[in-house]
Order: sequence, then structure tokens, then C-alpha cells
Amino acid sequence: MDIIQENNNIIIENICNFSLDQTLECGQCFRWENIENKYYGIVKNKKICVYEHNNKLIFEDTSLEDFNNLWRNYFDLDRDYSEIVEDLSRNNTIIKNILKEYYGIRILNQDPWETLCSFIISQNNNIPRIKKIVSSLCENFGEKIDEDNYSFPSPEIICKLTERDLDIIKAGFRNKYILSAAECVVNKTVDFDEIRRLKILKAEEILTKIKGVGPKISQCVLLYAFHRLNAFPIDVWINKIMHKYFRGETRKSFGKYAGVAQQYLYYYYSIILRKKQENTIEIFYFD
DNA sequence: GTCCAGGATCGGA
DNA sequence: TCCGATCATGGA
Repeated sequence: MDIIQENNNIIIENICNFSLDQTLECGQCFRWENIENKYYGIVKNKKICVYEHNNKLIFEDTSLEDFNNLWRNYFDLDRDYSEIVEDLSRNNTIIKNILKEYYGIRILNQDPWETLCSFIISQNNNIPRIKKIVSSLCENFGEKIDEDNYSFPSPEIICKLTERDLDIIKAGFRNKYILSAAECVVNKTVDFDEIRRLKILKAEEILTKIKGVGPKISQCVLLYAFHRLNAFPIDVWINKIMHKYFRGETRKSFGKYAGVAQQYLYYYYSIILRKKQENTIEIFYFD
């Protein structure tokens, strides 16, 4: 990976196994917006525009300091994913075939509170609406960063709200779960520093103390915010995939990077569904 | 009108 | 312990 500073931009060359599109569209995050092939997002109150051009990754209007302190960790750029991709290919032929075409997903290092809150909102919901609700949560209760951008509201701020206050974001029955999560985080029933140290089973046990957080959401938080690459969230789609193509198998079939495998399965399946609807499907590795 | 969405909880068997 | 109904909301 080569880092070049040019005209207020940070330009990254020679990154192996990275696709911005795959990374941001694979269902692990909800606050990125794609406008004319450029991605706009907010992380830790920092606004960013990032895009790929001529095989280079460009962070627009970004200092080297911000890149080093925030973005290279957020996008997990210092990790060698070729080892992960090789490991996954060895374990499973379906995954191996998928990886021939798609090999650029990176597991982001997202903020634990934002991830927890977002995936509580995700339950029994669809992605466009999850994005809408998360965006509304920020607009109504986050700090204003500029003209039309807001930070993700802290648990301390959410904690002071009532269910009625939250009605405005249209999260429905999830309001009480969001409040429960904020309360647990503020009073340290759920201590993120502790979770970072604990083994995955114990960490899940603590996260599920939150009302409205079960196995799926806690696995999402562990994978997308704490980078436990063996965490394995099973949603309705992964459940269908496992039932159809991996009957009788568990996360263990995919090895120590099961979470990454899960991410490819989810992403690949979503693409297949879309292509089937558009009638543009070519190869389907599951069949 | 019916079904479904990156689920979890609750009550009854 | 297991299983089905239910939870708001909006798009298909």
C-alpha cells in the first residue's frame, strides 16, 4: 500500500483485496451515500468523500493526519486480506468460487455504539428503511456538523429521551430497545472496553443483556465494531443460504474467518437476487 | 389486502 | 424447552 498526498487529497495505490463498492454495499454499514460513484459518509464527526479511480483509492480533501488517525483503521487497510481470502478458499468450494469474482470486502472498524444502535434498528426491517431511520435519528438528535450533516447521537443524549421523543424517527417498537441500549452503555452494564477484552461467547452474553438484542445483533456488533472475524451473524438470508446449500453445517465449517465468509455470502446472494430480478444473471455459484 | 424486511420477546403448550 | 403470534412501518 502506497500513500500519496496530493492537492489536499490522500491517494492510496497498490491495495490488494479492496473494493470500496463491495465494502460499503455489503450490508455492514448504513450511513454511506453513493452519489455519482463517490461515497459520502460521516465517521466520528468527520465528513468524508472517498472514491476509486484508475485503481486508486482517493480520500478527497483529507489530511494525512486524519487518514492515519481514522480512515486507515476504519477501512481496515493495514490488514493483509490475501491470507483471509486464501484461508476461506481452502475451506469451502462455494466460497472459493465467489471469491474468484468478488474479493474486495473489508470488515470495517465501526464505532461500537453506532453499530449497536443501527443493528437494533435493523431488526425485522429492510435496508432502505434502516438507512432512513438511522439518518433521521442523526438529524433529530445528533450534533450539527454543517449545512446538512449530523453526527450520530451519543448514548448519553439518547439516554435522556423518552419513547415518545423517539416517535419522530419512525422506528416503531424498536424505540424501547434503543433506550435500553443507551441506558446499558451509559451505566456500564455494557462496557465496550470490557467487551473488547472478553472472549466472544462472554461478550455476546453481555450484549444480550440489552432488551431487544439477541444473538444476531450481538454477532453483528462483534464483527463490525470489534472486528471479531469469527463472529457469525445469522439473519433471514444467511439462514436461507445455510439451509439450502450448507445443510447441517455451522460457522465452524468456514474456519476462523467465518464472519468474513458470511459477509461474502450475504453480499453475493443480494447481488444474485438483484440480477435475477433484472434478468441479467450469468453464473450462479450456488447451483 | 397481503407479504416481507440483516430479530427478539412473550405466552402458552 | 419449543413454537407461534406479535411487535411499527412502509414498499412491493
